[in-house]
Amino acid sequence: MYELFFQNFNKKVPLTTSEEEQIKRYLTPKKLRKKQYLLQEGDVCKSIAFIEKGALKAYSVDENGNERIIQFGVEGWVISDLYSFLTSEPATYNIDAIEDAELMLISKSAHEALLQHLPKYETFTRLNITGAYLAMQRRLTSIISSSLEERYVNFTTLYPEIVQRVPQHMIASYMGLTPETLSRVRQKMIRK
Amino acid sequence: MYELFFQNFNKKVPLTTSEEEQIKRYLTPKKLRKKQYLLQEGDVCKSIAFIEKGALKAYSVDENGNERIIQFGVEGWVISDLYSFLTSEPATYNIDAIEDAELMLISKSAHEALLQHLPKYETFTRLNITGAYLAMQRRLTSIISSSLEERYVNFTTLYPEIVQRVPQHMIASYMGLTPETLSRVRQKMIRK
DNA sequence: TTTTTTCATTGATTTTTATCAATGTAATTT
DNA sequence: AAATTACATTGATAAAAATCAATGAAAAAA
Repeated sequence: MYELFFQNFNKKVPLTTSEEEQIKRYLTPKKLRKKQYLLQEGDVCKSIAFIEKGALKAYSVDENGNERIIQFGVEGWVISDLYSFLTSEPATYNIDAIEDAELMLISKSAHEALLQHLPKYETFTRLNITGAYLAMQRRLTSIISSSLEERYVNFTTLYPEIVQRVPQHMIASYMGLTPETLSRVRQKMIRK
Repeated sequence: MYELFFQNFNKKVPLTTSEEEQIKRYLTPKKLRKKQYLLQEGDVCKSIAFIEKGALKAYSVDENGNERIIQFGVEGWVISDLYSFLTSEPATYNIDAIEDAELMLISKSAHEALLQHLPKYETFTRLNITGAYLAMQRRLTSIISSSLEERYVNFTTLYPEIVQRVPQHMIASYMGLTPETLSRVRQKMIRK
């Protein structure tokens, strides 16, 4: 149940068994069915979710009811509305399950307690956020300086498992495109 | 000379005078003239720069010699190619001074030593990267889900000092637009 | 000061992408 | 099993943004 979380943690910051036990007491497992919300716009984000299994998406909904996907998450990733989590302001987007999912939740109080008492947890957090920052930097650079085709190839090589598991129109949304446009980009690529 | 850096640090993590002295030994001041490079594509990024004074930009250059601006930095901000800094791989972009600038550099060895020996520095680093992550998240969300006009208004309200100090075509580049398009967006706004 | 260079704007045109509409298929629900 | 819904594709058209070209003003360099 906790396997992936600690595998991940140990890869970044090696832990003793007793440290693992200590951290376990702060984790809350949670299962989500497909389409079930982890977080709804307007609610305060009460926890960070580490994904043990399944796939989730973070997204906002525009005036016309269209979803704009901000972030995907699969096994081994962390998902949350970090701004809402840190400030306790209402979330500006939704998070739900694309597939049935199993999560390890870290509540705000757990997060703060771990930061206070376990320096390795702060290091883990720092490395996680650094990784997330670098990933987002790549995504942003790709958006402002590459063609659609390059961006799509980029995405598929970086996240092949997501391409397999997630419907195309969600990837289009993630890229800031309409589904029609992405479909045409793909057609052009196939012809080559 | 170190005022802004420590003002910033203390706002995030309060320091004792002796801790300040300790940290000072790891900092290297540096001045840059306008147009001078802090980092050139292909070189390894050897330090993180805290900006005491002036303005800088991080950018890549495409096949046609056009600059794509990835990031601006002014007083109180940090600028670097974090990926290159952390991995010691060649930088994929350039950083130079838009205005004469004064920086506080933290070398890789200084960074690592401070992380090891001063927990408050790790906290400072964590908070910095978290702030940068949230700022980039805002920027990304704005790009994939807002109109050009909204994005420009967004930028001007968020970073009015940059609008004052930096030529428009650089802001266009930062937004992933041509200067002509930004000029037209502005015209439309003025007419209202 | 004079000369260059940088910069912002505007117009005409082309290219790119979104929108609207329709279709067939696959997946899900009843 | 039948009906409904979700999904990807394609075509026609509209809207948005890029490109090419020219101009004048401001800033920087000579």
